Amino acid sequence: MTKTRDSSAPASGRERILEAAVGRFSRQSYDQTGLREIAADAGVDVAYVHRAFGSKEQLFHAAVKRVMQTEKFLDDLGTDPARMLAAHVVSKSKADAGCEAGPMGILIHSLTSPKAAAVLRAVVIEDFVAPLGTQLDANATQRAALAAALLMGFSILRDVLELPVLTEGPGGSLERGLADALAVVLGQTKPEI
Amino acid sequence: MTKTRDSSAPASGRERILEAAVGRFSRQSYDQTGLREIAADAGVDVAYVHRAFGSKEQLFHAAVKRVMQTEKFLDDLGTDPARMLAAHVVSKSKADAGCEAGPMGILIHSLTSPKAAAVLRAVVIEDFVAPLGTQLDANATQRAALAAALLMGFSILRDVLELPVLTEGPGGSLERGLADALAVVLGQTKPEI
DNA sequence: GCGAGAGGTCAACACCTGTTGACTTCGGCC
DNA sequence: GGCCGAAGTCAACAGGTGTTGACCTCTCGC
Repeated sequence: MTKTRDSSAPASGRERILEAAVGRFSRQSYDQTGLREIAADAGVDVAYVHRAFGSKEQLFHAAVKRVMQTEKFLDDLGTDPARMLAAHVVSKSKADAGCEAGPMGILIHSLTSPKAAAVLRAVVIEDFVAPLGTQLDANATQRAALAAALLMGFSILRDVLELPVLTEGPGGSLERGLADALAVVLGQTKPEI
Repeated sequence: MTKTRDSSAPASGRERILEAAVGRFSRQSYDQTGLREIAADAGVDVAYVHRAFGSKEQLFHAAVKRVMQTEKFLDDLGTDPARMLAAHVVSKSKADAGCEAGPMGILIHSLTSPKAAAVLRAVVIEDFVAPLGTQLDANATQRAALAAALLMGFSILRDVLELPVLTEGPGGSLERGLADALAVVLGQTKPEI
């Protein structure tokens, strides 16, 4: 199998738990996900999950950190950030069948639980809005926040609520529309409309 | 007190439960909200909540329907839909201290719970995307969906994650930025940028 | 007056949750 | 060989959940 790590390493229990947690938290909410599910996915007893990570909240924190360090799609935005971001979100959310849903998945699914939101708020600010802001001009953080809003809303409507308009058909016009909106929000040169 | 109904009517128990449910579900998620909280808010025993509405899921459905029929901000979008929508979302989410958070509140807080999402998906399509689409031109539903995405993401970042950029300061430039982006998404005449 | 039924309460059930303490098993070090 | 700690398991606790059946209480129609 092509694991994300060394193919030879048998993936220690703690590591399997972390991977299982990332998978679950990317698809379900914090509240909705039970430690027993994660333990079962990892082929481990519940008690060991708790023993290895301290608490559910700490496990969630570790999972979020893992995803964020795995995917840093803000590193290479190139000359056309809007198009890059749009392309990334669109392509990423297409891989719903598999396992990895990217940072957006684990983010949008646990927005509502207060304990999870405490972690997520910090992550969104530190690992998304702030670094995106540094790549832009004046009013940077506000524009970055609006861009984040658009991307997050898009992800939610497509992956959580599964609006047919956003799930079916060739993503061409959809991606272009998203990119145009992002361009405006980010203050790039306006699209020709 | 200025209740939403007749000021003289003492608000029957069932009605108080419904109002309490709207309040709770607008601030917390479906999973996170217990029937005992709602019962306490309404000054009623838990058993009666269940007896009056059948189940938690049916109560949630009733609450969502109530909010949607109360607020139909899609009726009068006028000649500048983008600005109207932006103004509505911005002004509505400012009234967080009180009680009513509008449709967005009850929508974004329970996205993650499957039972709640079943109700919400139908509502978003029927009561938001579809009617908004009828007021637009070609590619209508797709544009409406993108607009919904922007508004929803904005609401989440502001009210759930409480990004400082979106909560503080005079809403002027913020609202203008949101309106510009909406204008592009909706296919109105482009802003002068 | 009196039965009936709506409006409402009480206590409990069955289930699921995160969490914990005691126990076992296994590999490496002296 | 024997110890020791890490890795892992087992069973159970304490608390919270939605839900249910039996019960009370008041008002209205006859």
